[in-house]
Amino acid sequence: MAERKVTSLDVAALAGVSQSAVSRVFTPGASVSKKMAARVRDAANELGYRPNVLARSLITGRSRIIGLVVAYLENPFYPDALERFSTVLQGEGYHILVFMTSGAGEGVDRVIEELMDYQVDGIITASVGMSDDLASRCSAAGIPVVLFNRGQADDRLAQVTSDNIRGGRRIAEFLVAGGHKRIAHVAGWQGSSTGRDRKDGFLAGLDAAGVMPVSVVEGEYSREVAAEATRALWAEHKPDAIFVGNDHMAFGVIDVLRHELGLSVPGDVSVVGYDDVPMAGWAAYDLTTLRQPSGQMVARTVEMLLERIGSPDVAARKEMIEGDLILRGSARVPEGWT
Amino acid sequence: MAERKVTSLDVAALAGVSQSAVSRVFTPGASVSKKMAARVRDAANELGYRPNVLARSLITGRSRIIGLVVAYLENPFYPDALERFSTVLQGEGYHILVFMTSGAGEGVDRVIEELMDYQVDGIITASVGMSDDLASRCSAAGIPVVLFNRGQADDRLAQVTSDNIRGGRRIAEFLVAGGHKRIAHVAGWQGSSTGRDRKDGFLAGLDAAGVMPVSVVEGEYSREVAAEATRALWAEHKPDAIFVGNDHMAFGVIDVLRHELGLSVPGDVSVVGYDDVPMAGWAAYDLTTLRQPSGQMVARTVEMLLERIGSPDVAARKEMIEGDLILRGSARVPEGWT
DNA sequence: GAGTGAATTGCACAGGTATGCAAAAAGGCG
DNA sequence: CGCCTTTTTGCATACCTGTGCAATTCACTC
Repeated sequence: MAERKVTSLDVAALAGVSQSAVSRVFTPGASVSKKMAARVRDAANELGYRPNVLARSLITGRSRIIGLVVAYLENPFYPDALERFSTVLQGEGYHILVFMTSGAGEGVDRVIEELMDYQVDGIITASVGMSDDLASRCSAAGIPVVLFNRGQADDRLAQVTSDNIRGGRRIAEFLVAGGHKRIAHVAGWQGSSTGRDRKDGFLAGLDAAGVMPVSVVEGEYSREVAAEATRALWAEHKPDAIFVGNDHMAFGVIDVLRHELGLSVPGDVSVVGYDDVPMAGWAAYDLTTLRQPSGQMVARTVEMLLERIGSPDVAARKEMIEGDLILRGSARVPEGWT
Repeated sequence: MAERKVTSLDVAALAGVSQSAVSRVFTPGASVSKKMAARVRDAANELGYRPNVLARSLITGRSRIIGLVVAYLENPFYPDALERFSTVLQGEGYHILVFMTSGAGEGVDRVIEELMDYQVDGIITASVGMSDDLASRCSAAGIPVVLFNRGQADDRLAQVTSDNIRGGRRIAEFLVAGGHKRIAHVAGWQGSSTGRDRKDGFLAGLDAAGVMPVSVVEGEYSREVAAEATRALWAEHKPDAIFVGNDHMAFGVIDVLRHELGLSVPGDVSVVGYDDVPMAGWAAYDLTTLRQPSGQMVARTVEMLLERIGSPDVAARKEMIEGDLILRGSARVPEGWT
């Protein structure tokens, strides 16, 4: 029942040529005559032969596999990015081996070791960091790593983020210009660079305008935690504007404000998010938010990764992509705001 | 700069034993003495050795890679399933190679051929079918395939779905019992079994109650198409209830009804979806919907796949998982409905 | 047709691991 | 200690392909 796998030797035998000839026909840029190519292709088609990528990578040293580590797909920003990564990389002849890691720290390192067992050509981590020890092991093994939407000081790690500090600052300016007096922040996870940078930028922006926030609480990038924080926030401070650390939490915040507390957004409270996930444009939320241009971020990440796969001595770069504030209906727009 | 990869031979040399000994230490169930194991492990740790999965799979014939083909991640049902798949399979020592295929037909086959080049141990297709020709090639190559959330007549293909016909029928009964008189259906893509089955079950249920639908239109599982269909539907038929082929479209339908047409859901129109994605429970939509128990479906899919990887002669089964109607606030609930 | 250079082909080996088989070591028993 | 059984170890090979090298063929020119 279980048929034997058809190998290049079988094709060679049928076509009456050597195995190397078959290999060359399937290796772009190798030296083969038209006649030979035709004969081999005919034989290959007849037998249904396709080169074994694993055996090939054993000898070339490249697997054409990219490892992608991602913590959670609940926030729609990441499925969106995953879909883009997969499409772009497929176009370049690479494929994605996905590793989920619940939680940060410990688990991430174990998962990346498993990844290296597969001889991946490169690693992309979405919203996760890694230990210094592991970073140096990757670098020693010649496996380039790019952090997507996450910053880390280590020089061996490349990274692509948006300018989160500037984004946070811009949102502060926007809310202040809108005449809000009681401004609060439901921050992203403070264990992440994005969460810290957005908060720092936001507070710096408020400070520059001489405004003190009424409250800053942690939302941990979790919808539930953010929702709970919102209840407490309202009970205690009655803010008239909330900057939420990402869209995913912002939806939870809006739901609590509208449907539990019976408030109007933006009538009673303005809400601003961060990311501009597709859902932010849906009428139910119509969320004003700072866009992270995920298409550009993905494209740049892949470029950097492939460049370093091609020439391993290229230094790891850290890049920021600029994003705009997208004005929608969840926050009062200052008059004359451009 | 680029250090040489450390192999089992290096470890063997350092430990003063043969390469086969090293191999046996890293092969569960092989015959090794405690002393030998200890010496080898010490040497391996010192050099940072880990077995090369690709070389291993070349000889064992198993790659411990599962190919996952998925059409689009926009519908949150699929990221959710992907996350579950990855977690469950990681627990079993497998990993997922992801392939996106935009659109159906042509592209799917090409993608699955690429997948087979990686010598995957099994294939899961989420919301995608495949050609008969390719199905027989997979079966000939001994690669088990399980269709997730998609049915196809082919006997060589296993599949896991929910009981979509029964689900559709149940929704019909629910809407009729609710006293709705002008019932419409925005159907899922009719090229898919789920789209057809839900529609057929729904129409059969209406028919059994002696009710004619005022309109049945195609939504193609696209938010935009469904939204457009809703505008036309309202203009022409003014339905008082709409069954939408999945939750993802239902959100678009509700947005149009509420925010473009100024209608009340469920006051003017009841809306029922299908899937029960996490978002369906969010207050903004609070969607009544038929749950597809994705945890169970994923678990069953993996079980079937692993079983067939273990013993290739097991016949492909077709399974249905039952799901409940989840009552929420987007549709009028009949009095005394259980 | 001989001679030249270029293009094509085959040979042999390498890449890192698992495993059957035979040899060696260890253990048990009288 | 000698014999036999069981366990452990090493040797050699196979898995499937890509590629350097040498041999062969081809295409031209004089």
